[in-house]
Amino acid sequence: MAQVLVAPRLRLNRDRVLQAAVQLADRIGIDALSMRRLAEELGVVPMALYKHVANKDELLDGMVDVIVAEIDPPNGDLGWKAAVRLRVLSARQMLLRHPWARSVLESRTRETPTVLDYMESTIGMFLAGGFSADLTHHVMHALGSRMWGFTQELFDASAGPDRPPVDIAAQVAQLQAMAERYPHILQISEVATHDDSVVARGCDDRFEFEFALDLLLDGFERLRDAGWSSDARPTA
Amino acid sequence: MAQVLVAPRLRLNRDRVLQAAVQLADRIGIDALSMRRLAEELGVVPMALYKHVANKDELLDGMVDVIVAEIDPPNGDLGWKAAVRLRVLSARQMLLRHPWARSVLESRTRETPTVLDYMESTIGMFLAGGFSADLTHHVMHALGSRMWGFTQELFDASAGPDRPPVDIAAQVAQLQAMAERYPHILQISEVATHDDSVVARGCDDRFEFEFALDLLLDGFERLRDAGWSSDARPTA
DNA sequence: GGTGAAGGTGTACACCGTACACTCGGATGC
DNA sequence: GCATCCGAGTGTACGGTGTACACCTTCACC
Repeated sequence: MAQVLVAPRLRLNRDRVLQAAVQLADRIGIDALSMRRLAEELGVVPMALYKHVANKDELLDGMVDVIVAEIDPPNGDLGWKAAVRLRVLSARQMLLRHPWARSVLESRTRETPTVLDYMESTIGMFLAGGFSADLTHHVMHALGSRMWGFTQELFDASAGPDRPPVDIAAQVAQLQAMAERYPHILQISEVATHDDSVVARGCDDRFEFEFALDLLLDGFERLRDAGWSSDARPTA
Repeated sequence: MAQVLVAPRLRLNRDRVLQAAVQLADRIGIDALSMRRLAEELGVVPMALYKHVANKDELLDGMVDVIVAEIDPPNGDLGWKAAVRLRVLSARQMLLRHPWARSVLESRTRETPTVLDYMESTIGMFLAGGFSADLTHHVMHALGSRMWGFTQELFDASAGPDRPPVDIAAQVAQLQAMAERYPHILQISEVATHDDSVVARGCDDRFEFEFALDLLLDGFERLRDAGWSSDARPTA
């Protein structure tokens, strides 16, 4: 009956820590995520976290595991091409849910089981599709970070946490100035916004992503069907 | 005649700061590069740097400018394909000289003139090659970070600053353990090392890079020759 | 009911980026 | 020749970071 009125203070464990870290990063961004801030969120003193993760690096690795596990499992009913495509797009959806994930994924170098599982099953999709192990190897390299649902680009629209409100007048003046020095950049960015009156609307990210993905998938298929072999590789 | 014997203590300027920062990063790595450490290197107090760069972010932007300027200018005598290829491979050489550059390039979001110049001239190569502005736009996206001489991959061989010395016995045992859980990963990594007795020699980075690059360039060419247009794009 | 281990605490350290007020040397104007 | 001014370099300080280490508290089990 003398039930305490404060929160029952359930014990910490590794999973609670990781889940809280992911949610907190979703909310306040990865830069603001510090051990102290996370501890505060969990109503605990900073050093308490170190009973559950060895250090911040391991915390980040754990967070990667959490989000990689969110990627849909392969769909066995589809052909390799559709299956890979769907899976990669699922990874992309996960990345859109966790905007911080890209930079963390990029910075990681430790190969955790969850991550290896993801690679393992992706490789399996190519092998099942009739790709040689050799070609599959190169294909995985070619996919690169696209396998994780993103590609690195400078000036990505989602890079800045908050774009300043567009000042149309200033933007037009800036475009004018750019026209001389960067005519080509201007030319291709005009195309990107031809159907929209607002200047610099940005690209259709999903379209761009799928454009490159399909280009690669088609290329892979052509190589496979041509019986590609790396025997012709120049031994540098 | 009363020439001072200590170093003449030549004045700092923005360029000296940036050059020193690049060299220091080459030597001690980007993580160890702090304003304090850089100041020490220049024989100056930390705050002195702030007379020449606004903050650390601007320092990093300046460092990017320095290394991007190292990329070879386009060769006008070649066709678009060979010219783009050569240029991208030159960017890659620059990146190999500055191992820290990849992560810095990835983290930057500010578009400095030097960086814009590089993009401008790259875009120009496609336009000169008969690509429509529309297609060029998507092509630049598809190139992604490959334009900068790298692609993001997990477990890149160059990721760790110092791989621990290989313990062959432990490695074999680990492979044994992996064989059950990750047969596919094992399968494609065996291919990568078939001509080498040492386990886990790693991939031929240059080959992998060019494999994907050429796959894309060939794909671009096919699209151009087919008169590709994005009019068929599904309006989401 | 005692005990041992695991979980949570408190304090402390070294390092980081940088705000702010200062000193001092050298160019400029009279 | 002297005053002035300005900007490069200095010194101190603050609030933040990750985390080592010693401590205490709680709880399961014999």
